[in-house]
Amino acid sequence: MDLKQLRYLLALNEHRSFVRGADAMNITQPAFSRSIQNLEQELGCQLVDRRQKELPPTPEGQVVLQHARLLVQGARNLVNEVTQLKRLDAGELHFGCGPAPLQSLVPDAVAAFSTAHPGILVRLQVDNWERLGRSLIREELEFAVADSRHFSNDPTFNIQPLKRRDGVFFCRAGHPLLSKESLSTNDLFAYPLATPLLPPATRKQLASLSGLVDFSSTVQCEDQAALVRIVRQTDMLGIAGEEGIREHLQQGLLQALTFRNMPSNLETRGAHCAIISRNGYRLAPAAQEMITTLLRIDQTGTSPLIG
DNA sequence: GACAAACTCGGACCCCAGCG
DNA sequence: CGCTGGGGTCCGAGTTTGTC
Repeated sequence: MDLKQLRYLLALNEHRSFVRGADAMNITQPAFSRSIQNLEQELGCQLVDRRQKELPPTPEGQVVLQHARLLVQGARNLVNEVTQLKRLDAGELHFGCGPAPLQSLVPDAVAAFSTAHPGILVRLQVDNWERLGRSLIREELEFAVADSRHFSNDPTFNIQPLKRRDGVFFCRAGHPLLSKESLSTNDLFAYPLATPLLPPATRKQLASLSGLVDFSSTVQCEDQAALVRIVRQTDMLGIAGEEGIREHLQQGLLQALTFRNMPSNLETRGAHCAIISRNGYRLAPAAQEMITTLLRIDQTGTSPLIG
């Protein structure tokens, strides 16, 4: 058994066709087919159900696929790590981030990292926390920058907190609320809210402020750019990280809102960003360097390129 | 039902690295 | 240098599927 056979099996599983799998591996279909057969012969069992058009993996095939993913990824990591031990000028870095840190911290860090190490291919997976967690466990990502509250009770993960980033309430320019001299939380609840998915604790706080049993935003959207567009065209009030809407505030397209009786401990999205990695797993040199860059930018608040 | 297209598989053959 | 084995290509046969 060798890694090539396992790569072919993964390609077959992905493309569900011997022809397309062979194409993806840049070999002819008979060679591809024979390689799968050899693997089956070596393991003494069928790995693919050829009677079905979809070519699903057999139960044995599923087990082999599970190990194949880890072995192929492990081999890739090994090459990466050895290459990067010599010098940080080759190999790949795979990491992930949630929507909130994507607003400025992560792009700034990637820009600084890629300028310093142009030979390293950076692959960034932007996803929700569940999928990021799964990718971390499968060793597809070195680390992720995400909301730590989703990972804090899981011993699988190591959490390195980043600076607190409080969210702000905002509205469009010319919003009726802007004509008032002072705003209270009653004004906040007079308009629908557009927010990212709010943590239960925040919803609870908003519910108690509004006097409702449960609080739910009118629009929930993880894409901050979309959220801003929605707020700019309506009388809705939005919540977002200040960094993400800074340009709109500077251009006068959006206005930040302060409510005089708003509790100072209201937890808004983005406040608990952290670097999440696997416990007991040594990071590749490129990953360590990217984390150092992230922490540096997080502390100074500006990108070395810009600031 | 006939036909064409797509797919999988096996046989024949070639190339190349490793070994004695 | 010749043998051997692994992995590749080319070609054709058999099967399945979709279309008319």
